[in-house]
Amino acid sequence: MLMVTMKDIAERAKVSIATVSYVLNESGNVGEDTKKKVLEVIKELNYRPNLIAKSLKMKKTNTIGVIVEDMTVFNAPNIIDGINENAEKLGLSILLTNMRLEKRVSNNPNDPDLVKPIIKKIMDELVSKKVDGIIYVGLHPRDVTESIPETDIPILFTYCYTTKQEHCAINYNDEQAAYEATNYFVSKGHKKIALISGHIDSMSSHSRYSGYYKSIKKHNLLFNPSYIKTGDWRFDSGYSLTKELLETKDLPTAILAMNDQMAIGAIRACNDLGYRVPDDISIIGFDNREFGAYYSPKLTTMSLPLRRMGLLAIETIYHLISGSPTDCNKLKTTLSCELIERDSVCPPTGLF
Amino acid sequence: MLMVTMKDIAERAKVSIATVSYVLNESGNVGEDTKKKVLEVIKELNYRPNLIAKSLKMKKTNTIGVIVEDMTVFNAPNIIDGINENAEKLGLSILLTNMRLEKRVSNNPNDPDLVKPIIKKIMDELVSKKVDGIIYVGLHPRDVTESIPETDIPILFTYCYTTKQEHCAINYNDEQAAYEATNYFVSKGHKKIALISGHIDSMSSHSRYSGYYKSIKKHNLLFNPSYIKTGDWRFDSGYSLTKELLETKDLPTAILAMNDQMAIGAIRACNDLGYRVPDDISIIGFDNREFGAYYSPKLTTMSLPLRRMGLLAIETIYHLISGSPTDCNKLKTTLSCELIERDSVCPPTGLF
DNA sequence: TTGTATGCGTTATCAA
DNA sequence: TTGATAACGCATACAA
Repeated sequence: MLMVTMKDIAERAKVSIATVSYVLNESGNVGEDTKKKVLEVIKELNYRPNLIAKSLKMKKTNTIGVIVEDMTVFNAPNIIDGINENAEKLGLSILLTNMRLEKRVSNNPNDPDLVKPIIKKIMDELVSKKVDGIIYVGLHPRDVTESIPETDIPILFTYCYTTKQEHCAINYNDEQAAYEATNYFVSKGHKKIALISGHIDSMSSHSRYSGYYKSIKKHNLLFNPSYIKTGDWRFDSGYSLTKELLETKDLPTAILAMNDQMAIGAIRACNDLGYRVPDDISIIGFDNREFGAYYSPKLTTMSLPLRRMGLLAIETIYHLISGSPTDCNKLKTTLSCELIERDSVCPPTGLF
Repeated sequence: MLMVTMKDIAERAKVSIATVSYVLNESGNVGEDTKKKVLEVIKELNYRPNLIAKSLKMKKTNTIGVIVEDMTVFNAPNIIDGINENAEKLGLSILLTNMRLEKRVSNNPNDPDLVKPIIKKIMDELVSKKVDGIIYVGLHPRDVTESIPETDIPILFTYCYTTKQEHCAINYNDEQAAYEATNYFVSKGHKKIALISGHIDSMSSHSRYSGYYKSIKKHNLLFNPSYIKTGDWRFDSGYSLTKELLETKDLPTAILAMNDQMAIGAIRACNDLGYRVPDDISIIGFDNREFGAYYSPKLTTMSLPLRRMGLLAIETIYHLISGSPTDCNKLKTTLSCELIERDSVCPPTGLF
C-alpha cells in the first residue's frame, strides 16, 4: 500500500521535512507563502499523518486501554458509550479488550488465582501497545483489588473498585438510590415497605439495605424484620420471596426489589395470588432494564448513571495522564441514581 | 516513566541489540548460552516490547478498527463480543469507535450528506492509526454504500452491507428465518397465519415477508392478504395491528411479528380482547430480545446469530489482511437464525 | 524563516 | 553465531 509521508510533501513542495512538520503542527514561524504551498501539496497528495511514528517519537499514543470484564452484561454498553463520547471530544482513542469473564470463569469471577493471570496478560499487552491509561469496567460493583496486578500506567476503575489509595474509582451511589426509592414510597403514603435484597455477600445489597433502613428510620416508620427478604437477583427469587411476603399476617403495601428481575418476579407473584400492582401493592425495581418498560404495569425503577460514569471515567483519566495534580483528592467518586417513575407505584388503598 | 528497551537488555547481557532481537523473535541462530543469558536479563528487567516501534518498522499494527454505528443498540454488544473472542485468538487488537449515530442524527441515520463526513473523519483517524483493517457494524441491516467514503484499507461490513463488489459483508438470513418461523407454525398445525411486518422500506421486512410467503406457498396454505399488516417495529403498532387482525371475520390462529416489541404488543392486544396466548392464538417474535424471556408467556422468537457474525467478521478480515486470495469468492456471507422455542406457541385449538 | 541532523525502539541486511 | 548499521515516519534542537 502506497503511503505518502512528510518526505514526499517536502520534496514536492521543495522545502525541508522540518518545514512540513512546522506547518503541520503550527509550530515554528513559517512564511505565509511556504505555508500555503505546503498545505497545497498536502491536500494534493492526500497526506495522512502516521500516528504510529508520531507516537514513537512523542512517547504518547493518546490511546486509552479499556478493559471490560464482560461486554454482554447490561451495564457495559452504556458505560462504553459514555467513554466513547468524551474520548472523541478529548482526542483520545479507545483500545478495547473484552475479558468475557462471565463465559470464561462463569462459576467464580472473583477468584484472583483464576482472574489475575488473565488481567496480567491483557495489561502487558496494553503496556506494549503503550496506552496512556487504562479504564477497567467491572461486571458488577465489588472490590477487585486482589485480581489487579501492579502496573505503572494510570488506571481507573468503574463499576467496581479497589482498596488501594492510589486507584481512582467511579461508581454510583447505592445507598442514596435505595434511600430515595424508599422515600418515594413514603411520599406516596406507604408505611409498610418490604425489601427484597440481592445476594447477602454483595456490596450493593449492603449499601441498598442501608439506604432503605435510613429512610425507614428518618420517617419514623416501624422497622419490621419480616419485611426483609434475601434473594439471589433472579426472577424466581423475587417471585417466591414475594409469595412469602404475601402469606404473612401484616401485608406490606410496597416492595422495593434490588433489581428489575426480582421486581417483575414480585409483580408476577402478586398477580398469581390475586393482588393487583400497583392498586394493591406498589413495586419499585432497580437498574432500569429495558424489559421493565415493556412490562405490565410498566415498572418504576432506579436508573443507574452508566453513561455518566463512562463520561466521567474518560475525563478523569484524561486529567490523570495530563498530570493534573488536583484530581488526586477526589479519587473515589460516586454518582447519583435517578428514579424512573412509571406505573408500578401508587398510593396505598388502605385495604390492608 | 522508566522504560526498558532492547538496548538495555543488550548492555546488561553484554550482547548486541541484534542478538536480543534474534532471541525475542526466535529468528537467526543464537547460541544456547547467549540465549539463556538474554532471556534471564529480559526477565530480570521485566522487559516489555514496544509494539509502537515494532509497528513502525513492520508497517503492520495487528490492530483492527471497529466502527460501530451505535454501541447501545441491542445488536452491538454481542457482535463485538464475537469480534473480541476471535481477535484474541488471532492476536489482533481492537480499536473501537462508536459513532453514536442514533443520538447524533436520530432523525435520519441514512442521509449520506450527514453521515458520510462523520465516517470520513473516523476513517482518516483509523488510517493515521495504521489499522490493518476495518469492521463496520451497522445499526440495522441496510445498504450503506452512499455513506462510505473510498478507502485503501480492507473493510468488512456486518449488520449492513454495500453494493460494491469488493466489499465483504456478513449478515444473517432474514428470509430463511421467517421461512422457518412460519414452517414452525405449520408444523404445529396452524393454517391461518398472520404477519405483522416492520417498516415497508426496510430490507429485512421484504426478506422476511418473502420467507413467510414461501412457506405459505410450499405448504399449499391459502394466502390471505388481510393477514398481512405493516407496522413500524414498535410495541404500539404490534398492539393496534393485532386488534385489527382480531376484529376480522376469519381470525388467524397464529401471528408472526417481525420483532419482539411488536410480538409482545400483539400478546397484550390478545389479552385485552380476551384471547389467551398461546391457547387461542400463537405468537412468534424476532430478535430474541431479553425481555421476551421475562414476558408471560415466555416469547418464542427467532434468535439472530450476532456473536457468530462477530466471530466470522474478524476471522474474515484476518484472512483479508493476510492476503489469502481464496476468500474473495464468498464476499457476501449470510448466517442462519435459530428459533428459540418458548411458551407463546402451541397447536391451534380449532375454536375458530 | 528555513534546513540539517539526531533519535524514538524496533527489524533486518550485511559483514565479520 | 554474533554485531554494526540503516531504515521506519516523525518532532525538534540547533545551525544557518
